[in-house]
Amino acid sequence: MLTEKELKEYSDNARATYLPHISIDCVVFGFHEGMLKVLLLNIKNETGWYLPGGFVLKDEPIELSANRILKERTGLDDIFLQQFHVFGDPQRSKEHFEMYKDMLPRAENWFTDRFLTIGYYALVDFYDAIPQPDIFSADCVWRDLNEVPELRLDHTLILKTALDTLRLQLNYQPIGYNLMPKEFTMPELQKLYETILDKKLDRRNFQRRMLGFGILKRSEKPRKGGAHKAPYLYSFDLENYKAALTEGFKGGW
Amino acid sequence: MLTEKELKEYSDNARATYLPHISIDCVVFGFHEGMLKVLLLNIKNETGWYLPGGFVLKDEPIELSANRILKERTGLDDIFLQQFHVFGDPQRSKEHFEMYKDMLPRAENWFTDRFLTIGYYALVDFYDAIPQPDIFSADCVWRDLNEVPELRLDHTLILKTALDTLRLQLNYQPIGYNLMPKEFTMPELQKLYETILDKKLDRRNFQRRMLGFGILKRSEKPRKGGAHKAPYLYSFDLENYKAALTEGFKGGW
DNA sequence: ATCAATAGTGTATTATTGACACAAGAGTAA
DNA sequence: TTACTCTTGTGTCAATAATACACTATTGAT
Repeated sequence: MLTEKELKEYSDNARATYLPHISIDCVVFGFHEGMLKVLLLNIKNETGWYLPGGFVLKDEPIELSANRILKERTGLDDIFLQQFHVFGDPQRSKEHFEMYKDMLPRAENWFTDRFLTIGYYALVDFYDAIPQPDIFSADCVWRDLNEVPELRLDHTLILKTALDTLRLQLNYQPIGYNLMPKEFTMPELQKLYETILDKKLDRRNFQRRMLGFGILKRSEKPRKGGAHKAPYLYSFDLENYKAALTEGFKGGW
Repeated sequence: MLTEKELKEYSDNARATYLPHISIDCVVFGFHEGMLKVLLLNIKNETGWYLPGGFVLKDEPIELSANRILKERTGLDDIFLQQFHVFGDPQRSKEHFEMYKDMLPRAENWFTDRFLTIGYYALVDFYDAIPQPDIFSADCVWRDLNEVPELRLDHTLILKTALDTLRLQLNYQPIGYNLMPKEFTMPELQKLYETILDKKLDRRNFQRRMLGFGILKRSEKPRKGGAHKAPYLYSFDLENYKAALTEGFKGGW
């Protein structure tokens, strides 16, 4: 929660800088040790967690806004971003309204305005991203999808909608490519699919089908060091991947 | 194009009534005589065509805005509406900016503001909708998809994006149900699928698959009056349809 | 009565999916 | 060094779904 002074300063600056009534919230997915992770923030002197978000500069394309916001949170450029929904319930920021309404008159107060928020999901390589809190937040951390608490505002809904979208777009967007590191094993990739789809897949059939798409290159060297049989390492054949996606991968999971 | 007086009146009223910088544009699809149709408007004293659109009341959920706008254009309540994309290029209304910038100072001039527009596609029963121009437009008409001219602003892009979305959602949204009249023949339904997918389908396999989904009820009486063998009439079994959609129809087209 | 156009139905072939079992490699512990 | 356990890699068979294709039936027009 902001102090009165911070609120005043932020509001004045925001009104001069950003489009009013419009915000962007990002669901940033990463994949680590077989788990889907989401980037969450908590605000100083507030309980509860938020998705990272921000506003649109008065003359900025919204795709750039989303990129800018995420660059600040992750240090990454050129993030894979996909717009998925606008949340437009007039009551969606009620919590902020209650929290800030007595600190500043409505006309000046940025946080008692109504905001439509544009939801983006982002896919990043977990190892490349370095979570960084913004000026108002104490922490910016990866949270396991299964351990995400109830979020503030409507951010739980936003997260859920992002996940549903991810599931539906699994055959049409380069989701594996953007979430996996450069090299990975087949079981790791399968884990990602299982996590997103929330169901078990048959190991052998998964491998057959994945290889059938012709989008994977097998590396010469297997992964070393594991306690068991060394799995092969794969990487995506980006050209084939993109070509295949324009058609969409046939069949469901 | 508005006169200076109209522009002034409209701007003053709009600023008092609507959220600034946000608009809604609707791609309204209908299906008639084997053709996909789109609802288009042309503005008095302007050449070129627009998609129907409008703005969001200051305290109105955006889904209601879209419904309200379409009720005015079609006379229909409870339209099937699906949000599909936000168009946020700062230059997207450049044409309006040029057209209106000298008529009123920017601070007052509603039509030289930047607008993010939320795209909705709507599916309506062609026979139920009665196209009605708004106060600024001379005509509101159905246009065959193949005969849509280049549209004003970025509306050609919006239409194209809506079509792509329709194609992708064919197995996940009740698209046939909302576009077809209560009763229809199998060849008519096939035509709809062929139009949306932009490819020919095999008559026999289409019928087998459609019936296999278990979402159609065959009426006792065939369609009378045709110049050839009378086809059976079908209607959707809404309950089964909805149940099937939660899973998505298996397989692609 | 014949023709042309459209609608309804069935079957054989092929491709895809799903279920399942065994062999191979890598560390571990006797 | 050997046996054991865990994990990965691969093959096969049966069921299912997709595809290609041909014939029959009905209607209005001539």
